Amino acid sequence: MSLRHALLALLSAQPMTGYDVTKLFDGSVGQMWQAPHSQIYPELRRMEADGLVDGEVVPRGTRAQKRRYALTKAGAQELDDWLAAPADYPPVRDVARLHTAYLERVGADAARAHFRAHQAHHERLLHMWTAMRESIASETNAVLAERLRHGPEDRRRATVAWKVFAYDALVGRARLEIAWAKKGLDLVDELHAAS
Amino acid sequence: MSLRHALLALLSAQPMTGYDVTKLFDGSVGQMWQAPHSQIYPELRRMEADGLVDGEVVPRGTRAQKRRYALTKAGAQELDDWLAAPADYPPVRDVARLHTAYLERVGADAARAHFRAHQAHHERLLHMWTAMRESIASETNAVLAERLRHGPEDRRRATVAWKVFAYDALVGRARLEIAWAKKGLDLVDELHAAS
DNA sequence: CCCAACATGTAAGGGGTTACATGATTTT
DNA sequence: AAAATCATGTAACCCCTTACATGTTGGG
Repeated sequence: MSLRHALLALLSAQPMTGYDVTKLFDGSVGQMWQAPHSQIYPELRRMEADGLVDGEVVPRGTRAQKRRYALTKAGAQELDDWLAAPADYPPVRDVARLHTAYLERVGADAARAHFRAHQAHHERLLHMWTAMRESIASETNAVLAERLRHGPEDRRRATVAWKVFAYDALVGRARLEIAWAKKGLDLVDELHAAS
Repeated sequence: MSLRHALLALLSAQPMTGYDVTKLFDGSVGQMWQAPHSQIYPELRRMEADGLVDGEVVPRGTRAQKRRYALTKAGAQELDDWLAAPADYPPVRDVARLHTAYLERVGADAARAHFRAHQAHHERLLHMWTAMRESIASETNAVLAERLRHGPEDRRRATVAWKVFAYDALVGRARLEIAWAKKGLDLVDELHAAS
């Protein structure tokens, strides 16, 4: 149940509406955790029922309203408990590798298309993650800035450092995948030249 | 729906029972795709109903029976269609990185435990993947050997090469994760020495 | 004879995807 | 006035996890 913890983590920066969270999830932050709004709104309601967040109705324009959620003490505690516990790793299910392992069944063109798509996919991720890493390292990221303003002064350095370090892993992985895809293209040539 | 394609891929080596597949999934091969037997047996039944596999009842001992599934032409075609189509990449949901990004909230001990667990987890994967890679490269792997005996002679080299190359990616990733976890341990020291 | 391995199921519940649905507000 | 964005839901369906459940066979 990690959607819940991703939401708690985001809301620990500042109170937000479901819409705000949705935007962040398919924007910058979302390159670490993604979820559609159809999952977010009900989950926030459940979290409110469980006392982890406080929903406050806020006016919007003249007639309309929106619901802004703030972390409660219990919510902060739940986040800390989750962070203190060992992470459980999901089972391996690697579609790209499953695909690659059986490429002898397809022609050279399809094999090349496979690796070009793999490279393009991870280049997209690399750009997003790099941009995110930079906006955090330079403290220009809006959510981070808000977090730093409300958070304790003595944790300021670690708050930035851990987020940068997390994105470093993602950036490193993207680079590795891109290099691997390039080697894959070479291997297609080699295997199809031989025959 | 990739469990189905993982099953088709495995069965393309040789006919197998649900039990065989289950063993492979939590043994060697399973380090690329994992699923419990409660998911495998019903899926094989559905695939049979869809004409992708042929279930044959085989005697086992004196009284008991087992059901061995073989790929049909339609099943092989479905596998080839899936391989020819571009892979669709699942949304990013990285629990370990989500965890890491908020480590400023926990103490030095919990942070160290987090990275030690990360390192241990990926060392386990590294060992399994390395062993698997070697057993394929040396053609001592049982499933691969069977596949090579039944498959066309001219694809022999590619059959081995693509599987080795797929495991190369997994091995490379595990190494990267281990190196990253070690850097994480250093960063814990650095951040907690400063305060 | 007992135990490990072989062999195959069912079922409840959780989490995620996709599609359907609606309305207010702000910008052009 | 139209279009984009803000804002929030519901519901069907699929996939996966966990737990319950049962019986046979082969080796020590």
